[in-house]
Amino acid sequence: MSSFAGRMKEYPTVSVDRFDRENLHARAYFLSHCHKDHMKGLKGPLLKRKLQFSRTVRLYCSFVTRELLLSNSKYAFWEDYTVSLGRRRLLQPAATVCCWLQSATEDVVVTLLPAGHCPGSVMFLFEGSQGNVLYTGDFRLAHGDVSRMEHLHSGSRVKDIQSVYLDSTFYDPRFYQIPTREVCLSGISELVGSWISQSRHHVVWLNCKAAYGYEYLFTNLGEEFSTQIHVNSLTMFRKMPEILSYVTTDRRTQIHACRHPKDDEFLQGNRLPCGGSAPDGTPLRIISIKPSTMWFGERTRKTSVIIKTGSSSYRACFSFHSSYSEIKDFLLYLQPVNIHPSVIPIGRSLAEVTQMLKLMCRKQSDQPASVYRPLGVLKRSRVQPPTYGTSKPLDILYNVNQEVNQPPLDC
DNA sequence: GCGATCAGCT
DNA sequence: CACAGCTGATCGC
Repeated sequence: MSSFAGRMKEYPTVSVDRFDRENLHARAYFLSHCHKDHMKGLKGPLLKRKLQFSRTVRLYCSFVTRELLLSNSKYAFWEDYTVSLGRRRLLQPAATVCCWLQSATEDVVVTLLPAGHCPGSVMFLFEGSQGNVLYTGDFRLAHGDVSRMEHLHSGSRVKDIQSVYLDSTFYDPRFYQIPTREVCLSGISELVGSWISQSRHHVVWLNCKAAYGYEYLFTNLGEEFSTQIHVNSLTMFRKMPEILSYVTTDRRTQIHACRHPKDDEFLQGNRLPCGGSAPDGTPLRIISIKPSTMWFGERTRKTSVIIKTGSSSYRACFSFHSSYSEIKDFLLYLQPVNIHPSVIPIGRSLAEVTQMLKLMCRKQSDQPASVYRPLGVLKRSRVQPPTYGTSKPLDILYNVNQEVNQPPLDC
């Protein structure tokens, strides 16, 4: 859970992912993704009043995050005060008074980069007089992904990053490796396929938590098995055809991700949380699959990404956050001057994490031009457009969607 | 009656 | 295998 207080040292007049307390005075707001622990204060009456009196204060986020936000009635009042950004946007003082530094306004260029955490999730790159600052929000990026992000480069070189505000959820050697998205997905596919192919009464219940981030599972399984996944509601995906085509409120499907407050009891009674049953009265054969984070040490042998936990229940590896080695790869590539953790892993202290992160920072004697690069990344210094394996739906869900979005405003 | 916070649960 | 968020109790305004 994020404990970031909302403000960055370099650009203290903007607030990111926090909207209470001192953040009530911000001149611009940013939301990296639509998870509640990054939305504290966002439905506050004080903030609402401030907006109604201001012509310039706005909330900036991706198109998908804006849609998810507005689909929740508690946040619908943001309709007139939100701006969904393309990949780059110049925040001009005349329009937004984004930054107020040393008695003068200045322009800050904000770039949205895909974060791979949930639909609409982005990282924000702020470029202005106080240096380049990368706020990661929450992210799941694989090894090498950062080296392929065009906007983190200038020509063939990585930009000089002053500070990174980091999703350090798994920044602990204990979480050294987490199987890749592709490996997890194929393990789940295999299990689902082997079950639902047995008969039309064999169904799978995906025991997903109440949060965005499982959608790529639905789209990939839907695609692979030419079906749709039963969910409680479709309204939040109204303007996201690439998700909408793989989910349904029709209970007559073999893959479910529906929920009920007492879904445990339903399962004990061999019923789905939606109450669905076969039309001819034949009892359903249900298995449950619970996506959970699984991790492995640096040298521990990886075991299966699927674990059987009962006669008809399984856990399947799934992570919204980058592993320790993925975070290390990310930081060693960027070599920022400073790193600020936004999460303290369970059982660690702020001092410990800060100390460990210092090892990932650029040495003060190093010039940005002669930054140390670990051997493992030398071979991918060539800048390429972002790609995320071969999984097309993943690309659509986890990139800032430029087609559906406002046209990008390049500066 | 509303919001903030916490325990408990998953 | 520890993320994200719900429900319900309690407290204060």
